[in-house]
Amino acid sequence: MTDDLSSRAVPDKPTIEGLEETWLARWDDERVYHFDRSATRDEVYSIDTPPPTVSGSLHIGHVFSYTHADLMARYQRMSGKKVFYPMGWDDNGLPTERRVENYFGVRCDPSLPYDPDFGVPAKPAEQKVPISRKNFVELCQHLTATDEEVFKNLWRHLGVSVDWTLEYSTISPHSQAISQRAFLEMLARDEVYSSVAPTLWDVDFRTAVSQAELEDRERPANYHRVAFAQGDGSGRVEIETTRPELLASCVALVAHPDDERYQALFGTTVLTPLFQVEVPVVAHELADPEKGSGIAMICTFGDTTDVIWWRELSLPTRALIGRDGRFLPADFGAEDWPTRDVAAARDFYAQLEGRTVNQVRATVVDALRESGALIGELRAITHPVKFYEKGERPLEIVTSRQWFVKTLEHRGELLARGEQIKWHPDFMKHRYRSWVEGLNVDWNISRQRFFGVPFPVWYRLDESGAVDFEHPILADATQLPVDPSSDPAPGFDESQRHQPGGFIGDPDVMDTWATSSLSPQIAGYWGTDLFERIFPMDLRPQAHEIIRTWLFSTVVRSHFQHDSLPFTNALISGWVLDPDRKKMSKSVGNVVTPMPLLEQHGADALRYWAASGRPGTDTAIDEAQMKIGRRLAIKILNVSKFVLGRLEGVSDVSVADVSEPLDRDLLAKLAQLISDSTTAFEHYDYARALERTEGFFWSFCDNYVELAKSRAYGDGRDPATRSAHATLSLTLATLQRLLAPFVPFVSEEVWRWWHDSSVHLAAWPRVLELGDAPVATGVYDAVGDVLEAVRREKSTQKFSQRKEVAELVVTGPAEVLEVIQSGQRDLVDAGGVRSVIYHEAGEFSVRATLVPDA
RNA sequence: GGGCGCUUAGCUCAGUUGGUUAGAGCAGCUGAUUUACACUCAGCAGGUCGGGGGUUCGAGUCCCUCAGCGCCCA
Repeated sequence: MTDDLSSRAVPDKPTIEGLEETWLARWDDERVYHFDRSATRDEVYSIDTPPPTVSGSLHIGHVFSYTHADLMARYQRMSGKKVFYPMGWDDNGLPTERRVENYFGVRCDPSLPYDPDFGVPAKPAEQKVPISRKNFVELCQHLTATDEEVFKNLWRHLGVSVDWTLEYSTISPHSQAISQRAFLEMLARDEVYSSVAPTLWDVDFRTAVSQAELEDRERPANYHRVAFAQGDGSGRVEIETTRPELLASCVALVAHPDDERYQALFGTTVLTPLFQVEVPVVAHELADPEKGSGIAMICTFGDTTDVIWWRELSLPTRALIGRDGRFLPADFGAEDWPTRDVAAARDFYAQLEGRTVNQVRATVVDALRESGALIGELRAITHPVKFYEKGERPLEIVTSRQWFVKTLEHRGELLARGEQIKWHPDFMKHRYRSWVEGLNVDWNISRQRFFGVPFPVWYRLDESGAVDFEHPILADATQLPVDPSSDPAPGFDESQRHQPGGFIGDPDVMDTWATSSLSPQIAGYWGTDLFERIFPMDLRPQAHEIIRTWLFSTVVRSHFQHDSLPFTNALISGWVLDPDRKKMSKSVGNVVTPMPLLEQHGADALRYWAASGRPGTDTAIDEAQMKIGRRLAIKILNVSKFVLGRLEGVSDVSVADVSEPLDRDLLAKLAQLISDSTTAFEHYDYARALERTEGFFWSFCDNYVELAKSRAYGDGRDPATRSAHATLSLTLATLQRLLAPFVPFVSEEVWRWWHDSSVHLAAWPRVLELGDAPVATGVYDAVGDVLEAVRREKSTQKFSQRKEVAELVVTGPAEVLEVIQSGQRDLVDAGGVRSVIYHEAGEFSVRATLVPDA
């Protein structure tokens, strides 16, 4: 080390109060975390930072996970890498829309014209005020800008070493342009298509949702046993269904091909009750003989199994449920709606049209009972029902036009990509694999919403006004981003919108994951030289609940676009549980927000807690752990003050001055610590690095510093004193750097007492700094054992540790005694020992005779 | 139904390829106390490593099995 020891500035009373404000400002001024854009790919460590959803407040889980990423960023930066560490905000999408609706008391009505004078409402209206799409989007932008400031403030206070000049948001024009470009390129490569298909649909949000956004919830339901007359009049077939309201859309009955009860029925027809529609009885192995009566009705569509049956058995479509969740018109008697009794079917259906699912169910069940088709009592069950993860009502299946990314036909390649990722911890790869193996529909990327990236396509209208979806008009790639709902299609004039012979814009926006899956391209400015310097990214840090969404979709996009992985390493954080180890949730009301903890315990302390959570391990909020982190920070201040105080007036000590056996042994142990900590970080095991460093640090404070204390007070010309000075200096400089990723504020403070530039730009400690291969001799531990025995004797006799030892008898093997003897000077100083006697014997023991009271 | 993880001291967790008497921190208990630190220091106590079986000279660690908790996928 070539420290300028004359420029030390150690405060009289060091304190951790105020360190955060001081160093945040200095780091900004000195551009400590600034990314060097001239760096080449091999010099760079790039991080694909998760852009948090901007829809309210940050969660303690964010603090946990982002700290883990920051630990790696800081380690890599000190190791000499140019760290590309951006921060993004995922502000487009439904969560933002919901927040805006509630926050301002508005709702979007795309049919309304833009009101340029519409201001930001001071407080939400009682009734939600309908506003135009453009006004709505403006409110979304307004609110996300405010939220992002709050988020940014929190990250900064946590000490996340982001380069804030690399900030991005997924709704920005830049992100929209990247997203639209990537879409157009996928379209050109035939990786995306639009089609009219049965789609999982949330009737409250009035949008399609994708498989990745589904969750099963156990819901109570009733089995209704319903009798169908056989088509030839020979008898009845009894089915069981939980959704009798869909009876009018029944297109077949289905049973398992091996089910002996129904062999005779396969190939025959039955008549639906009430509607008298003749439908076939078919066989399919997905029919579960154990469920209900083993024979079920297939409706278009009651659930996803209906869709599979419908597709694989080529059944007709008789859709009943509209986008608003209400029953659509059904033209009984027309070609698509055959029935043996047109009048009765029409008459009854007239009571159902326009009603909700629950209303229709009640009406149908009453009619079935009255007609005698409902057999026995309802049978209550609970069964899993598909919900949109953010929704409150079960999903319906609605046929609509959607854009899909072809994932199914690339399943094998995508599984292979998952194997190529270095997962931390390794077992998280199973989450990815089981998700990809379970895919059963292509990735639906269109949402019938407003605040998102529009599809950069328009459609021609023919002379009759019919839409030609098969030949979309594509945006000019040099003109992105575009908004087809306000920009006219290329070659058309705005006046031709909605006119026969004119055009319409695609009304939908993209799924938020369709844009955030391009985070490397967005943050890295795909198409510029920067992108080549940072891609593929080195690290994707994230939480495990978004493996199937963000991680998977990023892999898909990168595989298609670049034929590569988007990142090399995936660092997956666990859950943060509440103090009682329960999962936090809004409904339970045990969600912990980070800001109060940050203010109470300090950033270093909160980071210390987060760093103790190993990758992939669920970790409970533990304020006791935060207090220990705070204690560590204070100890770092005090021991640094003390050591630097001992080094006052000392200059030019180096590893060559380390001559004492005790000191040399300490450096050998320090070398091992450097090696262990470095290896742990290289394996993304920051928690182990912390544990080892912390253990060494406390031992250094309580044992080495005590042992070397009096020697360090000696004459600077004495080699033993110089050895102590050099050891203290080297060890302190090493420990401050090893601790810097974990407790960046206090580490920076104590480092700057004797260095001119940031510890966060200092070189990560290397074993070579400690001279040529220090060899562990065991002096430190052996002397420590004797000292411990002396302390025990004093403690047992309830004396002060300052009580002197009249005679110390150390018994043990010759080689052990020799080792202890080499550290005797420090031992007698630290232990207050007047005389030491060595006895050679097999067993190690220590006997201390204290000086009697005067 | 398939898969993954966890189960070690009162609590939170380490324990690497099997190798002395299973470790740490916190909490508890007993003490100490003037200059780096009361946001301190020392010491003590506390575990048949979830149950059962097996492999081995030797198992917290490897294998089988059972149980409980949590999660992922269907």
